This record gives sequence, structure tokens and C-alpha cells, in this order.
Amino acid sequence: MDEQIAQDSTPIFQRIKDYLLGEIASGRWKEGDLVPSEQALVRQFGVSRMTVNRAVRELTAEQVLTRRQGSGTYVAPQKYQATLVEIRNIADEVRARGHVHASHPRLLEQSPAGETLARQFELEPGTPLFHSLIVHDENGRPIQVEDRWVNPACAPAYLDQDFARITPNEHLMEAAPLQGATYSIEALPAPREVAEMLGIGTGTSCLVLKRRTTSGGRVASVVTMWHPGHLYKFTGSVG
Amino acid sequence: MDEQIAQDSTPIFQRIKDYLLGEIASGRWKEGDLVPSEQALVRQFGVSRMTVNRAVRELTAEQVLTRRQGSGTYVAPQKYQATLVEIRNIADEVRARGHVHASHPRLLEQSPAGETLARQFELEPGTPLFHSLIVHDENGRPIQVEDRWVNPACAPAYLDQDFARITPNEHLMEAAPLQGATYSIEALPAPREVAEMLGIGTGTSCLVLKRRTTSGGRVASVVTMWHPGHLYKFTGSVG
DNA sequence: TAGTGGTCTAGACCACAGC
DNA sequence: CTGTGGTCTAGACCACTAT
Repeated sequence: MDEQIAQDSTPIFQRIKDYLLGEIASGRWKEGDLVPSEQALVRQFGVSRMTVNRAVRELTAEQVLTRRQGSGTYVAPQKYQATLVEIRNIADEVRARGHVHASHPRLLEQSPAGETLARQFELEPGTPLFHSLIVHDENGRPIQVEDRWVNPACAPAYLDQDFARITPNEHLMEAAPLQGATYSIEALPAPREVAEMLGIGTGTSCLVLKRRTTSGGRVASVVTMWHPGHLYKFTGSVG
Repeated sequence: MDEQIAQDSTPIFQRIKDYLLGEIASGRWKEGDLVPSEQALVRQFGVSRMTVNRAVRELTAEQVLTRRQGSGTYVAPQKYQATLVEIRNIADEVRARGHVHASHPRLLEQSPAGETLARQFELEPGTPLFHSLIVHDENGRPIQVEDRWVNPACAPAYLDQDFARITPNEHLMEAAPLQGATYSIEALPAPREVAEMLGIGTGTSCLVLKRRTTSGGRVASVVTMWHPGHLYKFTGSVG
């Protein structure tokens, strides 16, 4: 009655996960189908309930299964086209490609918040903010314009940093532990100032990433990153 | 010596997770720091080791901690700027906004693979492929051009579908369980044909998502999705 | 009421790292 | 050698669902 429990070192809970995943991948169990109960799997594999529970619980956390107390365990709805894109910071990314990253600070100032910025930071208009404008190079070629505004309450020493040596990112990581972020990715024509810094024509398509991060209950940073569309793309894989 | 274990219904393992997360979020424990051992947490909380183990194991799976057998548990390196972007399919996304989604198939054909496509599909040039070109509307306004090539071996009935009624995505979900995907996001000027279908000017900045999906060890689908840059953005949040 | 999942215990044996 | 994490057991009590 037991499944063949080989002598290999694969943990039992992992073998149960593999079994369940196999039934789903093969199509034998489809979306919404009832999966054997923990008791049934305990009998099938001849193991304790905690072991079965771990396998099923992890697959539930991985969104492969859904569970309803008192009812049962079911195959979760598939999300065929859902894509998870991971965007890392530009310095790490360039170095990961084996290329040379360089930062060129173009502006570092304190400036009062306008209406739009004040709303984004949830502060009163006129509140002083820190502002940096940095061009990032990959092998000597401009690849990103980073236009960042920072809440002085979160990173009081921001303006004292040498941003040719460390990135704003690295400083903020130390000063203000990240709590959460909202972001958007869009395609916009380069305005004149950005185009000049990137060495491209005004109006060239740019990949624009905007991020707003919070730390300790406050909005810490609002940043817009411009990348030349023909030189830069976000890439990755899942599965 | 116990932590205050309140009468609330929060599971113990969750309270331990919250405690560990709090120490990290507050900055008291920093990247690379040694975290108390399971034994220490067992004594601190007065619970069994399995309960502590679950808390720490789950935080490890969530990339908050790293563990080394025989050594200890450490605070994982923070990824301040790492952003996880989830991209859903266009139909779900439009409906989630409470808007009306409509599909307009513009082309549905079988066509031999050229060199580029053959390489992407890992097939011989000249192998027949299915090809669809669909315009997706949000509230009657074109928002995406979906240019998709499909491996007939993975979805033999692809050309028989009514893509005004169901999306290619929905059909492929049934026909070819997803195994993995690679993708890229870039900003490109709209070519004339795409611009006409989107009702925008040729050369307008577009947000372009390319995906290549595999199923059952084969490349199932290669798709390029064009979105008008001023109308469409990927958005989301983390934390 | 019987079956399901959600959680927890108090042990156990093992592999591995560091001293 | 001791201490660490990795896994597993054989029970237990509870809340919830379906009948």
C-alpha cells in the first residue's frame, strides 16, 4: 500500500510535494479538484500527519493548493500569464553582467517640496527635501538617470554622502530600513534635460521606473529612473 | 522570562515570526547578524522546538533569514531596491479595474517559422507555427496589441478557438500547463502597423513585454505585447 | 456527528560546523 | 566534543464544514 520510498536522501515531505506536483503537472488533477485529505496521505505514505501537513502547507503557501478548514484541500486556480519580474539596483545589475559601473552626481541639493512632491511624501508643501540627480554608466556609457527625492527625517545625512563612491540605494539601506514600496513602469519620450544626460535624442523612447518607498511609517524616498529604451531592458525568468 | 503571550488568537509561530521581523525592521538586528538559535527561542518563548522551527523556517523561505546547518541563523542580505513586479494578463487586469475588456482578432493563421522564430522555438526553420494578432480594448480604447506565435505540438486546436470570446491565454492554460517563462520589458517606438492598430502615431513610445513560455519540455508560445506608453503602465506594491 | 484542516507538544536521530 | 539546523514521530486539542 505504501508508495515506493526509495533509499535516496530526499526528505519525505519533499517526496510528498513532488507526488502532488506530479499529479497536477500531468493533468490528472485539475484546477478545483479535491486533493486527498491529510489522513488519506498519512495512510498512503505511511508517515506521520505532521510530515504530510508540512508538504501540503508549503504547497499552499506556494499557491499550488488552496485549503478550506472543515472542507478539504483543492488544486488552486492556475495563473498562466502571471509574470513575476524582479528588478535589482543598477549597480548590482551592471556588475552582475561583468561590466563596469560608475556614478556621476549631477546635482545634490536641499529644496522645498512642491505640491506634487508634498502629496507623494504626505508632507506640507514647502517642507525641505533632499534632491539628487545621478547618471549611472555601464562601461562608460550612460544607462540610467536617477532623479531622487529623499525625506530628511529618514536619512538626515543624505547630502553628506559621496555618491560617486556609494549609491543612494546603499546609503538608504543603512539609514532607513525598507518597509514597503509602490512602483510603476512606463514608456515615455525623453525630455530634453534627460536626453542630454543620456546622450540620446530628445523624445527617444525611455523605460521609466518610478518607486516610492516607506520606512518607519514615513515616505522615505521618491525616485524616477530613466533608461534609454534601445539600450536597456528588464529581463528575467520564472519556473 | 517568557515573552508576554497574550490571550489573543494569534498562533504562537506567527508571534515568533512577528518578533523576529520586528527586531529586523527596527534595525536592532542588521544584515548578517546572528539570530538566536532555535534552542534559545524555545527557552525565550517557552514553547516546543517544532513551533520555533516553523517560524524560522518560514522566514527563511521568505528570504528574511538564511540558515547554515551546524553554524546558525543569520539576517539575510537586504535587497533595498529589489522590486518584484507582478504582471497579470490584460483581461483580468482590465476587469479588476472595473472596466470592460474586449478582444479583436486581426489575424489567425498557420505560417512557417523564419530563422529568428525557429531559434526561439528550438525548432527547424520552416516548421509550421500558429500565429495570432489580437487587439485588446479597455472601455473601447485599444490598449494592447498581442502578437503571438504558438507551437502546434503544444496546442493543436489553437486555430479553432474564438478569440473574441476567450483569450489565447485562457486556451493555452487548458491545453499546455505552464512550466516556465522568460521575459523582457523594454520601451520601443511603435512601428507603423502596431501604431495603426493602437490608434497612435508611428514612433510613439510603447511599453513592450515579450514572453517565451515552455510546457512539457517544449517552447509553447512566444508573444510580444505592445502597449501605448502614455496610456499604460505596470504598477504594484511590495511589503 | 464525523471528517477536515490549524496548531502544538515532547521527545528523537541525523549531518554538519566550529572549537 | 558541543551546539547548530534538518527532519520526523505519535500523539493531542481546537475550529470549522458538511451531512
